[in-house]
Amino acid sequence: MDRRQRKTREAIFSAFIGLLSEKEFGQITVGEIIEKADVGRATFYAHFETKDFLLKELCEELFCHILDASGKESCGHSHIFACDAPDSVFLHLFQHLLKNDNNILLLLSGQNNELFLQYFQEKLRQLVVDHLPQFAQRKNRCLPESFWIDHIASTFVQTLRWWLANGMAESPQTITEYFYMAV
Amino acid sequence: MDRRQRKTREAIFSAFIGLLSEKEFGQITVGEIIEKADVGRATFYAHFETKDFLLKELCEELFCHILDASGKESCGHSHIFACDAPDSVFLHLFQHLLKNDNNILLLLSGQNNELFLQYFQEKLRQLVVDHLPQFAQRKNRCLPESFWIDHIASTFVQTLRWWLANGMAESPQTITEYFYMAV
DNA sequence: GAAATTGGTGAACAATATATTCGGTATTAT
DNA sequence: ATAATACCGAATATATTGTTCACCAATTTC
Repeated sequence: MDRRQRKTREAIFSAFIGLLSEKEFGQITVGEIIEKADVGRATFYAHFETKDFLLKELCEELFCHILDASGKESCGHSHIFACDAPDSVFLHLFQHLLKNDNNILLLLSGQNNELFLQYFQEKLRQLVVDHLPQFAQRKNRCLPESFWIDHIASTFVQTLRWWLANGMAESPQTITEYFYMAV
Repeated sequence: MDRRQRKTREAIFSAFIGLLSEKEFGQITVGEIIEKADVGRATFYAHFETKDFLLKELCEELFCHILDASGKESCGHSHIFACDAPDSVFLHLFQHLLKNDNNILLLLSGQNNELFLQYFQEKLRQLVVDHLPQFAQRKNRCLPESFWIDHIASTFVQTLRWWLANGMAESPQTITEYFYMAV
């Protein structure tokens, strides 16, 4: 990809993230984005069909990055469930989030948090499927598998939501324990 | 309230619900709403400051109705937890939803479902607080109370989401059991 | 039932936002 | 060097929002 393209794309993403942490998605205009990114109007539309597509591509980039990083490491080990399993994917996820690459925390806890958390939950579902053996408990035998998978993804996001809302006072280890206790 | 006001308000709500089940909230214009409701432009703005306020008032009306109906009945009994408790508030909720007053199911399962489910979860939180004694389990002793409350509300909405996505094939009793098992 | 109050109409309007076009310029790759 | 590509920026058509105002109709009050 052309260096100019990369720089433009990055400038737009960066400006967009800045705006998303200031105001609601619906209130952000293309005019503001291109002004902050300092690119021409036509250039914006050459990269993104609409503002919604920009959001979608941003989500893909953010979450694919974080999920790939945490997901590929400790996969398929088929562990027995344990609160303090040192190689828990979910512990990795919480730790990775804390590092705040790409200002992801700004987005997940800002005004548009639900937008991103919802998207995150969708992406998370696949990760849960890959690591299902970790959750070999009694109660999931009585429940449909799809229900069980949704529940784990949902509980993870809810735990994250709570963590963020409370200023991330707890350590990733503690939050992971909370998560495993709730699920 | 004047009958004219009631009729106008009802016409706008009804048109809005119809549109919400067809297309995304962001794509709906005031022009479409007033055309479908067959009211003047000035009339719309006399009733609702903006499209967002219209949404907010619709949510209030829908969820206050359904939560009041289910909530006030079996409150403060301080039951021991039981999957098949005949007077569970949550069973009442699932049953009430199934009746589909005001086409609430159309909204909760349509394109804008996340919008409403999110709002529902907020409202639900208070109901959970009122009925917390029902959930006297071992594990909630180890977890912060606010975490626990969020988790119950979140799990209820997730259960509802799953039920809707699977065509509501299960009975309210079965779904309530799923919910109690997951939480 | 007449008068006063309130609500609705519809068209016009300014302000703002979207998405496209196009000739010209700068950068990159070969 | 040259061809291809990306960016610029201003102009433009179109669409949406939210307000105003004079006029008409329904409702309430006495």
